[in-house]
Amino acid sequence: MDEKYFPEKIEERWQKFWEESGAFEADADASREKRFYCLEMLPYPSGFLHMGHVRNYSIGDALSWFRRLQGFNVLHPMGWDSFGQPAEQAAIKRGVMPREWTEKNIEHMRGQFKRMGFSFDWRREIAAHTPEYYKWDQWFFLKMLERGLAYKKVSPVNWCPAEGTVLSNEQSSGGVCWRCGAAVEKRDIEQWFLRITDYAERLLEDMSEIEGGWPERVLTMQRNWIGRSEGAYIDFQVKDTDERVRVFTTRVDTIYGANAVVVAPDHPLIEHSPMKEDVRRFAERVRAERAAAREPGALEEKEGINTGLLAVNPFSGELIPVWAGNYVLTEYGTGAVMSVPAHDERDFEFAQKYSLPIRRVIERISHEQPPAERDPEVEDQSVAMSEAFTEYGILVSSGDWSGKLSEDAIREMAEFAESRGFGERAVTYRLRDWGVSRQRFWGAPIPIIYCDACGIVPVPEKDLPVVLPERAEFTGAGQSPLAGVPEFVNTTCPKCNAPARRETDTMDTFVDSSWYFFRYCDPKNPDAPFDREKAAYWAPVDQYIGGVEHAVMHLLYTRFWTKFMRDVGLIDFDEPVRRLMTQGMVVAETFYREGEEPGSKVYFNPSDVDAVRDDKGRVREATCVADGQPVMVGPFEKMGKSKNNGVDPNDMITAYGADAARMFVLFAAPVENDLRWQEAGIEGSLRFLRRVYSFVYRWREVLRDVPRDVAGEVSPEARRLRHETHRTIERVTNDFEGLRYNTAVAAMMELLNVLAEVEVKSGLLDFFGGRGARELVWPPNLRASDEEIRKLELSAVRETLEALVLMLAPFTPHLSEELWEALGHAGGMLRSGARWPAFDETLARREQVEIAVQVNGKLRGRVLVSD
RNA sequence: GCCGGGGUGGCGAAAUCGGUAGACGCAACGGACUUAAAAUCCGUUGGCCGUAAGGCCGUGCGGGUUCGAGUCCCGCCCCCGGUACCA
Repeated sequence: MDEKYFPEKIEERWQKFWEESGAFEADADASREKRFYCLEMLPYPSGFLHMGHVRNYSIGDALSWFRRLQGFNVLHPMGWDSFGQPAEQAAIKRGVMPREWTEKNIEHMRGQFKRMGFSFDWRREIAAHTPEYYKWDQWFFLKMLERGLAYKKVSPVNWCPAEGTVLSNEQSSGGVCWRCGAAVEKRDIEQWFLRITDYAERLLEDMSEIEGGWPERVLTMQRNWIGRSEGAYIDFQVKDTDERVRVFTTRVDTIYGANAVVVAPDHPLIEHSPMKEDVRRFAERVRAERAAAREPGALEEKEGINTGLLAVNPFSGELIPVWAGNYVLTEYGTGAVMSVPAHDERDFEFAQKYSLPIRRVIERISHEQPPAERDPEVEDQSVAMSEAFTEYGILVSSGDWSGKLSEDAIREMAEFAESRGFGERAVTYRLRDWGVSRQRFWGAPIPIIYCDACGIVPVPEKDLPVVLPERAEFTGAGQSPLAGVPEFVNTTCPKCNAPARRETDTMDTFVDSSWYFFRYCDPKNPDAPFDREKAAYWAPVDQYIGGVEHAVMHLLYTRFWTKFMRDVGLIDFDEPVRRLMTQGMVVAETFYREGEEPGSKVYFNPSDVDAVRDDKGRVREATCVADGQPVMVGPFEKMGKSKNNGVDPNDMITAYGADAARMFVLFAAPVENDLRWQEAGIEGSLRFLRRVYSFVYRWREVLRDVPRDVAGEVSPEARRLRHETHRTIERVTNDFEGLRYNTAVAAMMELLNVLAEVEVKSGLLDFFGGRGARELVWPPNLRASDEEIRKLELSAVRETLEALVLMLAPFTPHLSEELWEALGHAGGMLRSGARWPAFDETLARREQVEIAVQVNGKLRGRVLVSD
């Protein structure tokens, strides 16, 4: 053992040891009931790790170690979300094939992960872009097709007319093509969809199973995303036609106040309008405005046009006009609404603009007087009402329904409509089916063949996987590169053997990540996505850790996929993840210069920038290291490639060691908070580790022969040390359960401070030559009686140091291994059966005294005071 | 607008059950050691008044409950995230 702490040397040594001894390899073992599946969201192999990754995987790694030390059989795997657009862009820009680019990145990042010393079971590594993996994406797709859950329909994509290519939402932000700047158009093409809407109800219901384990805000976001709303369909007969127009409403109770039916501009009913041509022009304009809208949030003014049609209110028999309006969405409900301006803000605004009559049919419930009946024929509240009354209340001017409460009327009127055949109770969702087609090369090919004679033919299971070709032309323009590879496209029909064409769309990468953690349970299985028994042992995931940006899409798709897997009998539970932790982003300063294109920016990596800071740490001036020219200081942004503000963990490892870097990112802030990256604080973590190291170094010889527990009296200092040690164990253990790593670290720092104090006060340090002595050796001339006394003290010191080393292991595994060995345990912590320290209840408890509080001689309460 | 989460020193933060507000760390300042620097160690560090002992104020703002409120209740202000005409 060196006198000084040399992180790199220690880290290299133990990483080698772990690898050779297979320390983190875990297998399903029915005899080990205590098992734990710890999972972090798998990374996209962009090329380099940054501190954001370090944080994410440090959180999970700490928990994995904690559970291992508690005797759990821990599955902690790692893999790559290796399909996706950046690989294709690299191909376009640099001509390097996506697979080559991706695999080079993976190799580099795997090396970085290993240098961080994360305790992954690397035998289980998976990558989405390997045929062994995406074969099962395709297999699942076929299973969904079999069950009618995969289907094809026409749906719009973003289209760049200049390059003749499909763009993602991101690539067409601002309504222009990100490469050539041409105005983006919508184009309708046939695409594959998965019927996630069939699972909407279960996705909502099963939330009760994970409540408490998932952050409330994630559950809320999912609930809103699914957007269940209960109401009724009501059919309005259209005058002089055989058509009925069906509307969806959550407020049937307001139907006597309907002044119009408003349909979406492209509603089929328009066909019957005498003003067909005008309405069409209106629809065309609305579509163009939508496409040009820069921000999705920008609300247009409500506009509409009278179609000239009249509809019959089935409740009142009244004739009301049919309008087309830009605020009615084709995709939601039935694409038609009844307009009740008195009780709906949007309808109110619309009615104001076009001077449509406003009729109030709901009154606030009043206890003083019954609501006044208004004359339905003449009542117009256009002036009286300054805004819509959207609350529930009591019905007025509503025929036989007047006097009823909204709650009751909503139910009863829907039932009435149902019994008379002009409507039904209904539930609608905001959730849309999941479009999985991508007009891209770098994804799992959709296993479908088109035959002129047989139509759409699924690829037979025995022919899976449909393998991506090695090479293709990547121009960034025109059709998908896959469509330009004849060897891929041309095939024969599995049914009739005639020449046929393959589907050239690939799958959304969310498909890959919807079930990958099941594959980890059985990563090499050639015959099934995974073995039932193995998955039953490990899954569901006990703790999942990742960014909140995946709160909706990924986590919803994953829940959907899990339910589907249950339906096909692969597993027997509904929810994939018991506990979810959404960690905050690591953000860092950005530095840039104006680029050549107007508005474009060239970003500099912080390591290439010299920054002059004020005393508050803000950058006052920055210059580029390479050319000495000034650079602009941008805002703090999420670390990543796009802003080039990623801090390379390799630099941190070189300067401070992986252990200090890992501990610092966990100590600096609660894991759910965003973390502003600044290197300054990491020094403090290193200082702490150095102190721990030098304590063990100083005491190691002496402590080897000292038992951990000694009965009998001890000095006040030793008693205090034992008390503090057990109190700390209790605190740290609880903090780990709640992933409160920052306070866990703080508690251990406090314990070390106590130890330092005790060392001085007890005279122990003096015994070895006093404060400042750097190399302490047990004196050979020590008398026996002294030794007895010292053992009493030292047993407490030993217990404290061992507990500290063990509790630090999840943060600083390399250092802990080294110190554990120095304290006389051979063979590595996990092999030698090191266990998380148990706290002694009586030692950990503080004595509490109840004090009566008296005011003017009267007892006013009691207070518990700790010693 | 709606939904969710927040607002505590110069900074990151702590206070898990209503009970000493600011643990732990960073930065800063002072000291020891050193030819010097680094490293290390010791000390000070919410604000105001005071030589001191000590006192007063202090958890976004205004009220309330309570012997006691950062914590509970009511009303506001501000920030962050999600969402966007969902009928």
